[in-house]
Amino acid sequence: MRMSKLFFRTLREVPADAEIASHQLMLRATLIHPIAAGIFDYLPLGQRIKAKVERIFREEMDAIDGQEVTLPMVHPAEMWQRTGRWQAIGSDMARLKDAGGRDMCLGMTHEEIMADLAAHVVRSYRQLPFMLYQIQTKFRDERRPRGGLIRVREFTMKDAYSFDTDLAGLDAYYPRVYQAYFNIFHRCGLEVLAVESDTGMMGGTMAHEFMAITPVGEDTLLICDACPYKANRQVAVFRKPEPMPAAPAPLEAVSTPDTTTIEDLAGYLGIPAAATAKAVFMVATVEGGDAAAGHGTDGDGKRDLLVFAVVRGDMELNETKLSNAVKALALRPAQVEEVRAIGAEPGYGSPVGIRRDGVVVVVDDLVARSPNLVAGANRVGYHLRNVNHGRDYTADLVADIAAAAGGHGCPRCGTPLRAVRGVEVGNIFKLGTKYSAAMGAVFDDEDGQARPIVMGSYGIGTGRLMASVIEAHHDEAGMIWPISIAPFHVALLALANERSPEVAPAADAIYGQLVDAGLEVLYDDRAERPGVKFNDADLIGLPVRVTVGGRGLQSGVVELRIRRTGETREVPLADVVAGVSAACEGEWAWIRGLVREMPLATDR
RNA sequence: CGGGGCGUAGCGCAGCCCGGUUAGCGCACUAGUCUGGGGGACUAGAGGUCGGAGGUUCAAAUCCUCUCGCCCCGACCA
Repeated sequence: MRMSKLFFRTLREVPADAEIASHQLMLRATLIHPIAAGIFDYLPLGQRIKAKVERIFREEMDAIDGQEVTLPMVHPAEMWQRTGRWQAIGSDMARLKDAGGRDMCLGMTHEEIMADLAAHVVRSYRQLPFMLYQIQTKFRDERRPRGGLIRVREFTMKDAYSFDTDLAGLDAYYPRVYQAYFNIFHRCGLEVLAVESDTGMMGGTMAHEFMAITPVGEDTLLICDACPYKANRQVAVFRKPEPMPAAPAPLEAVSTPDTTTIEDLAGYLGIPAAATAKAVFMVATVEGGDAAAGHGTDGDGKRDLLVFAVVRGDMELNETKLSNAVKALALRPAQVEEVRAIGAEPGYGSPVGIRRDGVVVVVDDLVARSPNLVAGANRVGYHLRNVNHGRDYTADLVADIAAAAGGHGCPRCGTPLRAVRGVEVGNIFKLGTKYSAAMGAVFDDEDGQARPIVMGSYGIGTGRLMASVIEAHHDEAGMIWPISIAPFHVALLALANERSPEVAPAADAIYGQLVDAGLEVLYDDRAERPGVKFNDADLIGLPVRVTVGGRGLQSGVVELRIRRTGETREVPLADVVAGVSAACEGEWAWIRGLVREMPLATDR
């Protein structure tokens, strides 16, 4: 490709809207162009990277017996109504009506459509197992896109779905996907951590997230440096300190003016935050007949329930754990009026002496066994000393609902955990039969019995992966593309000018030789000054750079430079193809060195 | 959805508080001259519904109201 013909333009200045490196660099090199919040054009350079990433997707999916399909991105509402997600999903789903007034939506994911497809093709266990995948546009109308391609509304995802006769089949297939995913990321030059993730209300039995570790990540991970334990903060558990045993002391009210936060309270009383109990009020939407609710049902079988959560003062509530503990369909912070309605006082709340109808008190297991805590008195300006679970109040539910944080003890070995930020670049999920059952994807087994297909789903976001690679591989000057997904292999710079008329024909000849050797070459034949060409080459970040200039030609050499290592050397004209090929091979070898066996590890 | 910030040329910004000729600057762009291995210099150009609508005023980029959009923090998130 001659750069004089390439559809692109580099920007010297950083667009004001971009904060993170990948976003800035992609805009500066015109890989992408925004047309609305979280909606981007892919220009030729970006498109070439995307296409290479997707080629790797195809190779790895095919290698684990995947078959590529393409499903629509506009779906009839009926598909989503059958699994209940039409109602369950809020404004994230973009809905529209077709010309006939029928409800439609833009696909956020394709479980329903895949299960429906299977339902129409599969009749017998003899047709199972199989895996289908596609590389398709999704639309999720996020309230808040951010970080360039890290979090967008319209995006391309490779999503795969496996179909097995039983859980054993899924269990056997899942590790193959796990390895294929590592292969994909490693082949893209990206190191990731696989952590077990929340299966939540999806009812699945196992799920992993593949996280690229970067400070710009949206998720927090807790990692043990001494053992293999690592988990998303949503599900991370930790070794809680054993409270000092003490005989319960008499309950005692104490005046604590203007102490609505734990920090204020601990400071005022001169006690550690760990000696206090923190009340957090949430409202959960639950199934009406749920045991945890223990109350009557509404007409629609769902009801809102005030959840009174108590954790130790030095810890945070983990809403995911709480949500799972009360089997909530949804969870949100409570309004002040809702808190007062049960006789509690915001800022001075405690489970002692509140009304217990229509409320579930969930107490962290550590609080339940900690004696003589300071808690609120449900009265402005007062707290209670020596609050003891079992004596002064009783929980409806004692569970682990505290959020793990950096410094907490590893649940396996007790070593302090380290907190890092990560971007979720992929996930894999043992779905089970939720979607197949709803969509009628059943098969006849050996005994002629109809059974739902057991499904797994596996996704990777292409753009987010590209952005994560840039976050991992860039410097002050620009991007540093792994050769496997670089838009071109070689940047060929012709430093031609009127005093060196021999440069242009020499560079033309080298261009032809490199292309004939099977290399992808971006040939900077523009009438630009050397500095512009060098800077653009650094910004775009192709793995190997070849510079042809009047100076070198006088001694019969060109300059060869490796972007990743900075290694630079001169190569005789006659050896250019061999030298560039060897340099590219070195970059490929680096990629191959990243690919390795990643046995499935579980933390449970 | 809550909080904050910003919309002036393709990009980065000044001007707005305190209304008043023809709305400026840098980069990028066009033409020319010089220059010629890390974003060069000079000369001459072109490029604007000042996000939009309404209002106040003799006069609005500037003041008021409404509205749209974008970015950041938080909440949410298959």
